[in-house]
Amino acid sequence: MARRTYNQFCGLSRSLDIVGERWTLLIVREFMSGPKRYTDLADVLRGVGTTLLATRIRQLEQDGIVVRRTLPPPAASQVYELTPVGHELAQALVPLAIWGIRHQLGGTRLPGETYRAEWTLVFLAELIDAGPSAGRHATYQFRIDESAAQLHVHDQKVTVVPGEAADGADATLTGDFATVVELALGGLDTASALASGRITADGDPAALELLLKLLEPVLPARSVVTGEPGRRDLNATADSP
Amino acid sequence: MARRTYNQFCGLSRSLDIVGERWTLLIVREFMSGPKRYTDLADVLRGVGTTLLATRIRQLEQDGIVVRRTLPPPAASQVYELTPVGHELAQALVPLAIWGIRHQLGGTRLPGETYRAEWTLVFLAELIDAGPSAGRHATYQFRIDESAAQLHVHDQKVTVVPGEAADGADATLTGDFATVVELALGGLDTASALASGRITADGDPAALELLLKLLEPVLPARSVVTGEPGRRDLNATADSP
DNA sequence: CGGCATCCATTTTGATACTG
DNA sequence: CAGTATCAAAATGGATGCCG
Repeated sequence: MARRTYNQFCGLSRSLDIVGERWTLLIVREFMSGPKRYTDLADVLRGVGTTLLATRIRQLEQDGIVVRRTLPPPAASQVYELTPVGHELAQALVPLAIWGIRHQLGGTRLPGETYRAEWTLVFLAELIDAGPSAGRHATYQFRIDESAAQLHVHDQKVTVVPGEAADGADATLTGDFATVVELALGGLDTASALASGRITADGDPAALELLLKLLEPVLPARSVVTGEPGRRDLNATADSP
Repeated sequence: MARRTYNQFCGLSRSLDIVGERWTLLIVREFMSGPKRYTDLADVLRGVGTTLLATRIRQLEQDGIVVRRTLPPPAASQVYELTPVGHELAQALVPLAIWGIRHQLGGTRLPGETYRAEWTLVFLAELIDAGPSAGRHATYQFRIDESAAQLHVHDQKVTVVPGEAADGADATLTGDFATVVELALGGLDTASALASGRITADGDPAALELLLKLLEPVLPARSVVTGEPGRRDLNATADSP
């Protein structure tokens, strides 16, 4: 059966023809934290229904947004991962996710809502300018409200992996998502979150210093003069200060 | 009836809970070219179905994305327009629209597809840094493949209005959308599009000069050295050159 | 005419069961 | 693990009717 389209010659409507159906963009979000197996997705995306998930993955594959790959032995399982076009799509979702954080999240987790630390980190990671990490590498273990994920900084590349680091981490950051959201909204700055103990950081001081340097442009310190939260880069649009 | 949600504590999924249903984001796009009446929307959004359109507008109103306003006499008709939060949403759509232009539009208008010049211009307008327009004002009449829309530059503000300017324009730009898409993709630069006659520009030279200055950072000239199209700002993400 | 509400055929989605 | 088959529930689209 032919796909339903809006029949408009417009970038937005064509995008929505491709990725505007239910679940599609959340599947793309999952791939932002690395390659995933079919059952990884079915596991995380509660409520999706196995038929629909299979259909969506097939569409994403046909549209050149993900590719299927067989992992080398001994794993030999099949995974899907983003193509370059898929990664550009993922980047295009960042402002929409930030709009949701700023205007729809409200800092409160609704009853029954699931949470995964990588959902927060993948968008944060896309905002980071990895330039200052040239020649360095570090693994940061995040634990946000029962959920764990890792942020890897390896020589100008920032990646996110769900769960606990198998080989240990250079530093560990622990906090609750209310604090994380407040940081993202700009109502709290990283230094005072650490000072007040709302976020705890342990590990290699040099690694932590690098992390703070990378996060500084993304989560700017609150403006002292106006009391207004600094939100400089959170819009991620083309305007510059 | 309760709205269907993804039940995930994540900015993206919350955004999609609010604006991820069919037609919603295209309605938001319509408001990017100014306030609209109910029937304006029904007219442009072919296929939407009057009930669904009413439902979507009500949801957008409840969610603080649009407001209803009664136009002052003698018009006295009701219009809807974006709130500040709604405008932030619109800005967040720009990268998604550009992804669609770059990867899904392909320069060809499919049979049966409708086209409106304002669909192109609203996203272009959001990319423009209006700083250089301080103290100046100009109206540019665009005619792209049978469809007309105006770009207004008034002292640091860029707005788009559908149709023909009632009071005339300072300059008129005419072209076909194949050329416009090529410009957006970076395969063609503004100067050679004008030189080759694929786009014609008439009117006040000073106004045209201002337009070119405003568009230059958005549609950068093709790199002479590599032959690679310059696409600097088209991603509209946080990375800088 | 603008601004919807109602009714109904068609699609899409969700949940469960089942298979190589 | 990686899906397919089946069926009920919900969302969508189209036509039509109402009311100031």
